[in-house]
Amino acid sequence: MRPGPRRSFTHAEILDAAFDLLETKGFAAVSVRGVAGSLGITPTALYTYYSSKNALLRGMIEHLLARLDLRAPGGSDSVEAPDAAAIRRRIVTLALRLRELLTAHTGALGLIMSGPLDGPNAMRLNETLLESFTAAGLAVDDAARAAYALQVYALGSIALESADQDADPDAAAPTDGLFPDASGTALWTDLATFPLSSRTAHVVAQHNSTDQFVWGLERLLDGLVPQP
Amino acid sequence: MRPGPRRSFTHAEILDAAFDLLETKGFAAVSVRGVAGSLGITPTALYTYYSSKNALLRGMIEHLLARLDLRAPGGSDSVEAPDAAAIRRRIVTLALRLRELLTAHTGALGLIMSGPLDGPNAMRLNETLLESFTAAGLAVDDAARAAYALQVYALGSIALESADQDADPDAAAPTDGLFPDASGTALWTDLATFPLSSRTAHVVAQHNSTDQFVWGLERLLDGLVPQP
DNA sequence: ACCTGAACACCGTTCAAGT
DNA sequence: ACCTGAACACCGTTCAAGT
Repeated sequence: MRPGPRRSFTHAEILDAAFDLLETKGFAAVSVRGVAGSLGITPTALYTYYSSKNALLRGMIEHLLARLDLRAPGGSDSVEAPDAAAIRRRIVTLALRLRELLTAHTGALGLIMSGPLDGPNAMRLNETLLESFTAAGLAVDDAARAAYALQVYALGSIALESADQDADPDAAAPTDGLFPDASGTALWTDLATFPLSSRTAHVVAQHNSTDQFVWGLERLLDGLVPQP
Repeated sequence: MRPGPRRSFTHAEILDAAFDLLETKGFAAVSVRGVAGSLGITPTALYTYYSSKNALLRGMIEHLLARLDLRAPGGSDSVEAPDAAAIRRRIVTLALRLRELLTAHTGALGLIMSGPLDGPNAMRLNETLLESFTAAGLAVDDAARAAYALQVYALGSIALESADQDADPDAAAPTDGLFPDASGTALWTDLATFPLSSRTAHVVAQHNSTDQFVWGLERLLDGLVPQP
């Protein structure tokens, strides 16, 4: 085909197309060629909008975080000075919403890993967490560390969950001695070698659940927010 | 070249070659073709040892975790019943060693994301954490959740740090309005919109530090291990 | 300014064929 | 059993050229 008439896309249209690909065909399908193809343009034309694939991926994170509801849960009756329980509830709700948002899209975690979370919407989230932690009584520097720790926990949780879900048929291989001469100390025999791990296998099986996420989150908050 | 005489490699030799590539040329260089090439064989020959690239990556994680020192720090004088402080010190040391191990190798985080941590050496780590948490007085089910939460925190921390380090020249793009028509609610102006984030910018600048890692880890442990 | 077409230097994986 | 060579269906990115 020849150049034809000039077409033009907004960044939002391009990102929408990218998310369509992400949801229907997975993270691997979100390629420069793939996104360009679904828009009906050539891969090189996409470089007019995003200077690299990484820039496109970072745009997608922002697009996703723009949809994160940062409002406090429940009360349309906005209390001026919410109590400690309400603040805590807000943080937990925020973390759960972030988790939902990122686990709803297959491979969204791959987006997070593509670069730092420093876009405007990532900062909106950070600012909201800072507000909550200072409202909970933390000094501003401690609130910053707490907000970071909370994001670390939330993203780490999503990362491990998605890694677990990517279990492939090759999973059987490691059980029959992957490193016959690796270190000598690590001789894999069977589950009996790890008594505690076997006894808690039923707990491990639920690691991916929301309950496990909330449990750890609550313990982290126990440590972060000083108890009265 | 013709087939030539039969060459044979151990899994350890292949993984060593893969880690050489990882350290000298980065995660992208750890390709089936790349690893095979550094061994002097054809890409297809590598499929004799590992049935997929993912299986190779999972082998690398295990290779790495085999080098994780799980021993309690300090005491050659092994006390029979260590006190709470010693147990806590051991967990922190373990987390720091894990962090060192994974941050020492560029792109090691990419390995973690390639599949579930269910190899023998990953289980060795899990078992050690379970021992520590039960020794700290936790019921076995809670110990399992605690061990998982701790790994979530450690890996999440490493993930965010490596994402921050991958900052590229495209980072300037998002600051001048990436989504002019995305949602309408997210209008990016300047840092003044996020007063708390600006006030804590100096703390954020140290997010990558070991201090930040330990601070959050200590808070998590505050919540995980019941205080006397 | 926006787009095309061709090209460069790569990927993971499969398959028939050799020894 | 272990390996090669060719092939398939892809990648991200660059560049000269068109309108």
